[in-house]
Amino acid sequence: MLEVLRAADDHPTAAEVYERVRRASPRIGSATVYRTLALLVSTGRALELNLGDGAAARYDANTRRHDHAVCDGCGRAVDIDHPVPDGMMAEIARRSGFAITGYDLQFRGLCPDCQANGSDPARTAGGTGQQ
Amino acid sequence: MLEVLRAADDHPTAAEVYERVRRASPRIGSATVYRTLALLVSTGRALELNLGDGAAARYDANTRRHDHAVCDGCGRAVDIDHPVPDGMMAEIARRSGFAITGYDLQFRGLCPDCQANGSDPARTAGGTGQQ
DNA sequence: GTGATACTGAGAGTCGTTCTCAACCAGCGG
DNA sequence: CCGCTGGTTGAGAACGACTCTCAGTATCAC
Ligand SMILES: [Mn+2]
Ligand SMILES: [Mn+2]
Ligand SMILES: [Zn+2]
Ligand SMILES: [Zn+2]
Repeated sequence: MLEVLRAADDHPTAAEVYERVRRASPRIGSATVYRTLALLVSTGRALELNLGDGAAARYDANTRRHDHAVCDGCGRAVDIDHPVPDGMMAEIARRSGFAITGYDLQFRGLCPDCQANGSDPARTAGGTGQQ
Repeated sequence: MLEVLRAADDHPTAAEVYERVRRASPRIGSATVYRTLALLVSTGRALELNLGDGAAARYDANTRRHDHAVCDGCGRAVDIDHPVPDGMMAEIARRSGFAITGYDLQFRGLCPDCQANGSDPARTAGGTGQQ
């Protein structure tokens, strides 16, 4: 299960993880996948990502803190490594009175592929519009 | 409906909007609330917020671009007005190859109330843990 | 009034996720 | 070996947040 996640370069949803794990262990049930993903997340071996569209959570074996750019065309999410400066966090904390422990940041736009393929391509082509 | 949203200083979910609208128009159905919220969002008169927990979408009559700090204790979301510098956006665009059109940013932490009330207070006290 | 048109609320359906529970499996003492 | 016990599992039910469908109703044009 962790292997599947580590082998994934995309950011699979639970359903996609299920599908992939099933290739190795066809008898597994989705409840187990959800349970195991929750365990991996709670023990810090994976991240659960909510990419701000209302869509299903994604899972990420890359537990370094990092952000994502999400394609509005095809749903692809790529890693962005560019931390917000600490000074900004401190400033926010000061102005809001919150004790800030972290942040979630995702950029939206079109990935190179979707820029190339005109207006609404990947969402209508191929699959579900989410990868 | 827009009035209800404009009067709200919190960031209500569709269910909360429904509940409030119902006080003035008890015969309204939730389908109409969802339909109307979608209309307000698509015509730019309200924002739909996905605050990165897996929870229900929030709605916001404040359509200026702004971010939020979300309390891990009680779920409260307060406005943060502190734009990410354009230079950073450009840098991300350059490095990722994405055509970046915007971003979603939310800070997480504890609001002043929840800091005051010890460890796990507001989530167990009072209501549902979401406001 | 009468008919076309748009809007509404109730309820069914969908999707992602969690819960429940009986079957199963490991380890362990006998 | 063998029955017991406690943890895991998978199937399916349940759940929450939406979205869809459809018949009923309000609105307007004549
Ligand atoms: Mn990632
Ligand atoms: Mn706001
Ligand atoms: Zn794309
Ligand atoms: Zn709080």
